[in-house]
Amino acid sequence: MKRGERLPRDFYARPPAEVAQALLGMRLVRVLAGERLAGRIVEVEAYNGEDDPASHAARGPTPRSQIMYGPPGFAYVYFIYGMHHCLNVVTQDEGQPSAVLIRALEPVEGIERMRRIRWMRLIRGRPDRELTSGPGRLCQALGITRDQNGMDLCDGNVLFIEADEGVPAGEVVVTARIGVRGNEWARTVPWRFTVGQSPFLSR
DNA sequence: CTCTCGATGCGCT
DNA sequence: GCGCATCGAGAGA
Repeated sequence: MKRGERLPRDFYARPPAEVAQALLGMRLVRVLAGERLAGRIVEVEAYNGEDDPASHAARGPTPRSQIMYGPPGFAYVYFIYGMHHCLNVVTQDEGQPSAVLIRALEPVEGIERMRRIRWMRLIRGRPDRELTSGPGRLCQALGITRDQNGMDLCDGNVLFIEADEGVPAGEVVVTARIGVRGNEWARTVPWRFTVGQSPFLSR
């Protein structure tokens, strides 16, 4: 897998924690009105199957979680708190509902456009580190909404992930997931992976 | 910097 | 009707 090549479906056909860690350092690309908006993935979380109380698949298949039950390499975008979107990539084989939530990016391409999308209605003067440092923020910066739900990341020219320099294992920091409300296990399982030194992490 | 709180729409019981 | 894989404003230190 060379730099700039699109990640193949095989990449996603693994357990979500494994895919999550492997996604660090890869480049998420969104083509909006012909322009590439892209960032280096620096924070992700794994959500694994019906046994994970924090997963949207925890109570079996529903219209919303259906996409998680499908084949790997597809986008799962959901709407939350009445105003934000979150982007996931579906992992593992069909029938095994799991996904990786993209939580933060380091902006790389189309930064000026991201600033305009994020802050056209807000008071100016916010630092670039707030551009894509959070699941809702990055979706807004890249113009990702439910319109992108179900898109095939392995075949299409709107939303995809390219191979890039990975992250050395020594730079990866593993913690509990952020913002999950479930039981003790769900709140403490170490399924959040970050590039430790990055100033572009959430919270 | 830290903490608290309200916004706001929808998926699901 | 309840609760949510969040964000930004505002207050205080």
